[in-house]
Amino acid sequence: MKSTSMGGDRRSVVDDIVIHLQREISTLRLLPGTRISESEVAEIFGVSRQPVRDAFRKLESLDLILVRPKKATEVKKFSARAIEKSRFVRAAIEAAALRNAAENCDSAGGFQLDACVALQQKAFVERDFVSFANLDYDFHMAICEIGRVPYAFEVIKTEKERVDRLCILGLSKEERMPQLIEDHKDIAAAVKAGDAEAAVAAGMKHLSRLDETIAAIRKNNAAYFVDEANS
Amino acid sequence: MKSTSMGGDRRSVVDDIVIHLQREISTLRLLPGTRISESEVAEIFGVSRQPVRDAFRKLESLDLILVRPKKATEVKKFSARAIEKSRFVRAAIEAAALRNAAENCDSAGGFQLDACVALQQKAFVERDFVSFANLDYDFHMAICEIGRVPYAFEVIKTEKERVDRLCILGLSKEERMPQLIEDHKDIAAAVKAGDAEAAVAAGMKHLSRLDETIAAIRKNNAAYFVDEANS
DNA sequence: ACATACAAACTAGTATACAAGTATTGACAA
DNA sequence: TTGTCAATACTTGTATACTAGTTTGTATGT
Repeated sequence: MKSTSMGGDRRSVVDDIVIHLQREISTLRLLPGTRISESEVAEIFGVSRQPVRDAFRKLESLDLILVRPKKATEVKKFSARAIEKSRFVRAAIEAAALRNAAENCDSAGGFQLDACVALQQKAFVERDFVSFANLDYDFHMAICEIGRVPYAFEVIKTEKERVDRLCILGLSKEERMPQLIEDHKDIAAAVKAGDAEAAVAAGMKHLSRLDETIAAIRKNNAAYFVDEANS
Repeated sequence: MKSTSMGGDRRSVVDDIVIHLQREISTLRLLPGTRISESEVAEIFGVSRQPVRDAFRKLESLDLILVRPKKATEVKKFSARAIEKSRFVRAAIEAAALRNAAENCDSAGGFQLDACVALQQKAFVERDFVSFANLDYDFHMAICEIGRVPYAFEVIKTEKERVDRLCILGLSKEERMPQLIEDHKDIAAAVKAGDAEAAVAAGMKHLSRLDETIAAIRKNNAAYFVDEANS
């Protein structure tokens, strides 16, 4: 059978399931709180429950699902504490990366940053929002590469993906994009100038844009958040 | 059967296995590169392979083992890149936590820090090295609590545990302890004084003590490190 | 109508059996 | 002695069957 997505022979069945569910959850096609069962997924993929089980364990470690033994498994809801933590971690890592970037930026690095900003501007005027989102990742990756701390991007990517899932619930994303581009320009300028403190300040300002967006989302989507009483 | 460690009814079999292996690996009783098989562990615990499999997935997500499909599973070796990343992450988080701590430290916080240092001094003179190690965690946890960023300690704990496993291979740990205590005193003083920059500087100096230790360990224990050529 | 209890239908956890790939070892030939 | 190849003994991956706990719905008694 193998109804869906049997791509290369390289990827195992478990990987297929993980990637598929990861995408469904990250894009909010599977909403927080949605219950999913091993048998259900197993049947969809035409496999037994064991590979699904392994996939669930992986998704659990990625903080995308919550397994309640003998009861049910559900898509993880958002939590204010997790969001706070994620924001703190990302701010700390981003600040350190920016410092390194400002201290190590050469002409090639400057060109790389300018290219990212230009491409993002282009994507915006062409209303290519998918590319716009991807280029956002590229910009922050470029910062990490310039700072000679490529591993920093791994952390940033993880945390950014979390908040991106959350931000799908937000409105008027399009209106905020010019501001984001301006932020990137400021960051790039400071990094190219070798001004670490200015780069960090610009980076922190950039991150703070999300705060009110997230606060609004939380108010309007309480059903997708865990009760902060117990957890 | 259930030969070993069937403690409370609360913990599941999987948790038992995870905790057990985690301890064995963290303390280096299971050396990096040691091969362990699902069947082997299953027999030891008197259970089938499935719970062991689940436990392996968990340990894999904790970066403690490496599962090579159809080949073998082994205790994860150290890698220079992973160590670099861990150091970077911890430095970034610790710096941010220290800044927050310096800005939020009240008299209660100051007392807490002093108590940590005093207890650690006591543990040292009493040659109670287990307590000494635990109190090291307590000190950094206190910093995070004072800074109102308790989640920061979760990251620090994770990264510290990684490097602690590595540092078991090091020599003359006892001789370094007075220096660590002095470092903690400096950090505590800066935090209590509300001097964020001084606190960060002291914290970074504290972290840098590990660098030469780790370099020496790497030279003397190449067998426990992955070949940096491929990975 | 309502409450309680019991039974049926979920859920994930575990055990066993088999499949598929890899490494090792030994025999055999050059 | 050395190289090649095949059989064998591993490894993890997958499928099926069964266990145990939870929820839910329904029937029954008040």
